[in-house]
Amino acid sequence: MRLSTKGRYAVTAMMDIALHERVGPVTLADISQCQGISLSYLEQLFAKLRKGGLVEGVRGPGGGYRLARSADQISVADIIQSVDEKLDMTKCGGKGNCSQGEKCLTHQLWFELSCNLYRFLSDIKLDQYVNRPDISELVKKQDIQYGRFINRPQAIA
Amino acid sequence: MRLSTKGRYAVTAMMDIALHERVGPVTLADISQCQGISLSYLEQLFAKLRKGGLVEGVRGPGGGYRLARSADQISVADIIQSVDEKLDMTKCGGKGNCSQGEKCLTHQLWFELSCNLYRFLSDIKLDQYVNRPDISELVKKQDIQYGRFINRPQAIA
DNA sequence: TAATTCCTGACTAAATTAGTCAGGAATTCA
DNA sequence: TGAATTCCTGACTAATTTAGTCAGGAATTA
Repeated sequence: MRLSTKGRYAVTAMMDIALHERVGPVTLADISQCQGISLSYLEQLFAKLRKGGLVEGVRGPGGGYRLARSADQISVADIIQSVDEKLDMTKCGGKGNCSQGEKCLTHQLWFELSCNLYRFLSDIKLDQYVNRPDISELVKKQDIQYGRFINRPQAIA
Repeated sequence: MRLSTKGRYAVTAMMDIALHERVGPVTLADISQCQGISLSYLEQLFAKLRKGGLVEGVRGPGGGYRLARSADQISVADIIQSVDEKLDMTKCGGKGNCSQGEKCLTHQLWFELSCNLYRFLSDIKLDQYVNRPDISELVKKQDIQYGRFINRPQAIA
């Protein structure tokens, strides 16, 4: 499993969408501005997230991206896996042929580490953060600061 | 926290040393050959592991590297931290000034993730693998295959 | 029709990872 | 003493990944 800033970008963007789920689709332009990620880079990441079945794109004015399934069904592991490709940390991809057809010395270690890490990251679902009052507070502040959703009635209700 | 192949190299090398602790110091040349890591790259990594206080170098013939403290006191987290520098996954380095002086939306998530991940990786100590029969079996095989330690009496005993 | 937004692919730049090279310093052992 | 061994250092290059740019097309709304 690779755990890098790329995955962080993806999770950050997904969080932003999850936190505005009831407002409607969120544009990449908004995410780009508020979270400080380049628009074109986001487009690359979202191509993968879409292929991974985590988000749906909605074209045209008022469009954007929304979650393809509910926030309690999307884990951090899902997101990182979608953009980073591999989840496995073994050299051999879990096949056990890392050292001349046999398992290498550290095969066991990486295999177990991968399993545990995966289990751990899949337990963290997006909705865990969406439902926290301290986070909701923060979103509201930021939305006002950036003047987001001022033309969407749902945002006020 | 960055979790990449660099850290895997380092942990693999450290495992090799831990598994031969009672034989004596292990040379980087041996590790390079058996684990398939370039010698010069290993030298770079071990410069950091030494600075991190995880290994001690022994110069001259019969020298090599040995653990600076016992295997049950060295965790995977220690090793990865030594070569990868950072352990923290927040953008701001834990300071909470990620978004114009305030915490960004995902600060909490990364902070908690970092804490949990660190706790998890520090629970895995080298000796957990050293004391496993299936691993010991593997080492023996590999050592014979590569003709390691044939000139060291301790290796036979 | 015009504006908005996703969507795609090709390209470039920066950073990190991986590996190379040349040589010096400490130690062992003959 | 001297030769072999091994750590140790720093500068350099190559490959890969990450990040960002650019140009344009497709679907949708109004």
